[in-house]
Amino acid sequence: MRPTIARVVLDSPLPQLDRLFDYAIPAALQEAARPGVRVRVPVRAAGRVMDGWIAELADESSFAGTLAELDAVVSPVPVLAPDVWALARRVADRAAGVAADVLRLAIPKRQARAEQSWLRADAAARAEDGAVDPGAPVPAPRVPDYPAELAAAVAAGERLVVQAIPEPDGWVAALVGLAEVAVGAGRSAILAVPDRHDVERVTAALETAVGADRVLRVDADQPAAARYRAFLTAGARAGLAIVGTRSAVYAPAVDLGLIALWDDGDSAYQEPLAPGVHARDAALVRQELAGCALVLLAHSPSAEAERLLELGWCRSIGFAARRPPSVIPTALQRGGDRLAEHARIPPSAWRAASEAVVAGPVLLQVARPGDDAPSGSGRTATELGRAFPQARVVVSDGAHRLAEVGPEPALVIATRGAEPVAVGGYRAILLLDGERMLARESLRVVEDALRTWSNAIALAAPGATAYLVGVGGPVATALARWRQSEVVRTELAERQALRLPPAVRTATLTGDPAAVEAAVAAAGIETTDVIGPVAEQDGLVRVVVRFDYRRGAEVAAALRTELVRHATGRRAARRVHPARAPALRVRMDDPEPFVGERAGVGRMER
DNA sequence: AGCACGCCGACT
DNA sequence: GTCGGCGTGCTC
Repeated sequence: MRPTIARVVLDSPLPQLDRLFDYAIPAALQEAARPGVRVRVPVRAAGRVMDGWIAELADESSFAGTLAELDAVVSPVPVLAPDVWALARRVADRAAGVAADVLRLAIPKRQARAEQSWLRADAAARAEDGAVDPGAPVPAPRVPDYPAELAAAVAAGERLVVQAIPEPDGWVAALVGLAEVAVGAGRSAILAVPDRHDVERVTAALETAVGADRVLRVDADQPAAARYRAFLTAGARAGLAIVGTRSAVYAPAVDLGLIALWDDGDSAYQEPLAPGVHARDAALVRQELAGCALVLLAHSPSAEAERLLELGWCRSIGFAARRPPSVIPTALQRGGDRLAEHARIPPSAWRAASEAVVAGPVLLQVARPGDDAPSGSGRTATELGRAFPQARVVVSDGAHRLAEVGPEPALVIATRGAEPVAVGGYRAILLLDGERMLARESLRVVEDALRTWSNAIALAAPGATAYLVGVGGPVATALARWRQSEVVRTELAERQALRLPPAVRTATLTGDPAAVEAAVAAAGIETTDVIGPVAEQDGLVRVVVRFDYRRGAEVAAALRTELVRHATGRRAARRVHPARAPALRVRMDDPEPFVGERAGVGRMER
């Protein structure tokens, strides 16, 4: 006897609909109504049919009324795996958000034609000899350039903070080695990277290492049909290396053995769509649910990674037997340069660049793109083109990004994060505008600067020197010794003293003054932990509240109750403001909670 | 969201 | 008397 009831999660952003609804399964849909399939169901009070997914099947319902029947099964393919449903529920609860919003990141838009062709190919593969060829086992006793304990820890499902190898594509090699441990054991690995350029690098390296049939790209920068096919394949085969950007952490991996994030401090991991969950946080939740290994791989740890280390939640493993890169902070140099320390490019760095550029590419990292700023990439290019008439000048910035440059002599001017990889490495690296980078108004300036400088320095050729201009103090010392975590640890200690994230969690509440005040009270926040209110447009206010991690579940649940209350009852509060802003908006763990929406940060889209 | 139920002012 | 205003509640 098959279960007769389908418990359905509705595809709706409304918080009041964010729970399971029971539907009777009509006889005609008995076969098709499997867990995970997309369905259409009547929602009487809304006067229409809505789409949703069968989260689970059941034999009985606790609903008192008469159950409505499923209207249709949209497709026979189960697109919502039970573990992904559990993940979406937990992630949404933690963020006081709606599970269906998380599922929009986890499940790409259905492509009917792609689905048909995928089903035919899948059936053909099964018919061939009953199973998909698992291929030759990949031996992976260790991750190259790391102590043997790293591979053992990944195989054992540990949580790790790993320092990347400081050489061009060293992090790619590390990520590939980590993936091989999982894939070699017949399990799947999710590898998340900040952007599509990284996806391409990692995919190419993995295809060489484990074979193209074991590598899957799941990022949104491919045609919708290809993306949907990759999504279906990820959910159907074990032993795959799944590569993508932030939403890859929700991929439906079969027998997940590892989730690895490269450079988790990169702001690209912050999801702009509601409920605005950082991929690192989703990965941490998934690691707990799946019991798989978790690796945060970076040259310079994020404050969050450092916190996890301090808690003992993660263990730290570094690369083995490598000399740290040669870094010279010019502000700490003795000699003639002291007089010239306010020059944009100090004489020693200038000399090194002009000598190195004869042999190969030299990297100049600048603060911002364009010709308008005094230190923009365009203006720098013009200046240097004049100064080095014999060298080719190449510019790479956010708008015109270059992935790679050759080994031939060139001056490569790049904004931070847009540095091309040089074949064979850069012969010299000049990190300019250091002061400007540290002058940014952000909670994360120090860790960001360390991270982007470290990433640039790692592009150096063996034996080449990087010059850090205009920065002294602990940051310069840490880079010169390649001990970034010392500074990040100090940063974290300061944030603990000041009760700032990530030492505490935050919730940003925006809306009607009365609604915000009620939400603060409902969440049981101490007055000393309420920052604001700050007046926003249209008579709205914003407050940031902070709370300890241990109170997270409780605070999120209370805020969610408030959101539901405002979404249903008391519409009068909404009509007071003609701008149609909801009475209350909640954003948990905004990465820049004190910058404000007017600066364009922290706004979430549906 | 969007529909139905419910309790007060102008109407045949 | 009762028609319909929209404020309030609910969605299996």
